[in-house]
Amino acid sequence: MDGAGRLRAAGMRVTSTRLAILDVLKEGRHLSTDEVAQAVRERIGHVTLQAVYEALAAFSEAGLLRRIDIGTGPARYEARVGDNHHHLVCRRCGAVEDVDCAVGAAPCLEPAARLGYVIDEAEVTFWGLCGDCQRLPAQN
Amino acid sequence: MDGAGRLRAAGMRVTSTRLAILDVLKEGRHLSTDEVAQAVRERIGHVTLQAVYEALAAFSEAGLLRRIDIGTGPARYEARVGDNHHHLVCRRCGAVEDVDCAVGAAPCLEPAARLGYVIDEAEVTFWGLCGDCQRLPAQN
DNA sequence: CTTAGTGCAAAAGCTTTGCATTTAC
DNA sequence: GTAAATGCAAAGCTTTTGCACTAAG
Repeated sequence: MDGAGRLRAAGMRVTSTRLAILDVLKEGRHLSTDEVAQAVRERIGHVTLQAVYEALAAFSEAGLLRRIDIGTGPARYEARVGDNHHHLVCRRCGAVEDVDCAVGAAPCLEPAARLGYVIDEAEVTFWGLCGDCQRLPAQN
Repeated sequence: MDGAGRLRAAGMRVTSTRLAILDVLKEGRHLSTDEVAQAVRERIGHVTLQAVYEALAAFSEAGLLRRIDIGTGPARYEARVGDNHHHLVCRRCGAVEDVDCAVGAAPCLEPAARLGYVIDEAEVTFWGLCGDCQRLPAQN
């Protein structure tokens, strides 16, 4: 389905801002709100950061996007949804890579159930150093 | 080892503030910086929030504490280190529970290596609703 | 015409930084 | 005495909120 169709299916109005946001995230991966806003401006001119915040929140709530908040720095958004992939983050430069992972969450849901929780998502983040940053001298 | 010994072993000075922080986190789990500061004040009187920030950062870097940053709200700290346990977070009320989990990270390290990364930590966060929040009426 | 979406401005929340002072060693 | 730790104040970054205006349906 195209952008407009996905917006309508989610009960949202079709605006140039929102279409541009979906377009931008179809190409760029793991973009922050600010990065999305900048890329959108390159396409359709002026947009406020707040409008982008609002749209990204609505999209991730509707399942059109996935929000990944790794704690350090701003939250990021990506277009890959529903495939339960994980993320690999470089501690030094903040680069984020996708990791397709075969480990199921099932073994962990038992203690969750024992605690009375109902789980809807398992988020796995691997922390480390990317190739480039491994070669840099240690800095503190 | 007691608090003073652990501080010395990490090459840090033994101050009442830092001892109190370690004590507080030995009892309370998953506390935010502000919660730690408040609990420390109950024990030893005045302490600035900044001093607590500084100490918690130094402790987690030294491996005395573990920092858990789930994205929503402030970062939290806990005393359980080195046992690779995971966390279960309630989307509504923000409650955090520990989950001892048998799933190894090994199957995921292969793609990580292929990307040239060196992993030092795998962080798993389960999102859902706790028992109490499941019973509340849906609110939006 | 109704209300979702946007612009604009302000504030809130969490964290970091700079510098002087104190204190552990 | 020296460097680490603390106090105090200010700013930084990300995000949220309030309200008027615009535009999609």
